[in-house]
Amino acid sequence: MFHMEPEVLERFTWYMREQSALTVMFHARVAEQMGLSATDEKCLDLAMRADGPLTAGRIAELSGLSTGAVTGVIDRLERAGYVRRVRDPHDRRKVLVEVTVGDVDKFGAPFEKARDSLVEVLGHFDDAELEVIERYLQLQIGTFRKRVIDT
Amino acid sequence: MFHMEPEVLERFTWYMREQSALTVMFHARVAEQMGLSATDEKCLDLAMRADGPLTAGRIAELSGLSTGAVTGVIDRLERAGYVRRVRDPHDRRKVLVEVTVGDVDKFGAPFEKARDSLVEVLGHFDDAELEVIERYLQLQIGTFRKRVIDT
DNA sequence: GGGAATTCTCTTACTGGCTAAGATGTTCCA
DNA sequence: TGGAACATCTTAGCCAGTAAGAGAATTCCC
Repeated sequence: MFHMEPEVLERFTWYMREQSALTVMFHARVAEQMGLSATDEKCLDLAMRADGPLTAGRIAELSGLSTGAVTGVIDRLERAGYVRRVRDPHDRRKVLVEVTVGDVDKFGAPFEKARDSLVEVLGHFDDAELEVIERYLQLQIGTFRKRVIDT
Repeated sequence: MFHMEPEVLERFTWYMREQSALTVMFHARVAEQMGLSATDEKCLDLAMRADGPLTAGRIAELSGLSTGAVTGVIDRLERAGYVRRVRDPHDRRKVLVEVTVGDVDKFGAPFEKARDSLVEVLGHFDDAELEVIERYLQLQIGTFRKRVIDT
């Protein structure tokens, strides 16, 4: 790895910080738009990004909430029509949380605006540059998850 | 602007989504590490990223909390030693919230790990590539703020 | 200049979500 | 089969949030 100028690192740190703050604001907007609390939206996002349906307990682990709190979260999400409780046929103690909305991106202005914003940004780069950016994003996500989150 | 392949957009959308979720987890880690609630950490972050000291009312606007809630937030942050209340000498109704910790990046493992992660990622790119990535980040932050947040 | 209206923060009463602990129902295994 | 382990739900109590209004300072306007 070659030498990294301190000013470069400082600038990129600022970008990360700014992105981070914008992300928090974005989540607040989405939650408000969907008529959910930040906690409920966060749990719904977890359930939607997962491969299969999550169990209530797994949502508690991932969200950091108690199992009791998750019961309330699922109650509210179910009442709002975003998810459905399904008992796991292989282990009837478990409750699987099935997301009943096809595609989240359909939900509300914030997602549409975010997609439009992404299209506009990507439009400023040619294929070779997009390749660099994509490699950066993949590396950034993988490295951050490994070194910061999964610890 | 040239044609954007749907698969490309889909992949980048996934990256955004993943970054977004990691960011939320990161904030939760930072808050836990600092002994603060998510709300308190969010407000402290607002105060730290601002140019000068913010007023209590401005924090309420930016955070979306009521002014009453912000009073409690500042109470807790002040008790924990992160900020200090200072009456604005030019308008003594106002309460300026001064951050008393020099540099946030000094706080706890999550920030250090995030910086290490960033250094590792950037190390995989040469100067020309970094220039592309930096231009992407600047555009992404500016466009997202303009089209998604400031509305 | 001075009284009224406005602005800013804090206080209060109340609501609602969170945790901890235990209850209920299910599965695993000796 | 019976008991231990497990997954979720329920309950009681607590704490942070909102809304409304009080108190203090400032600005407006005659």
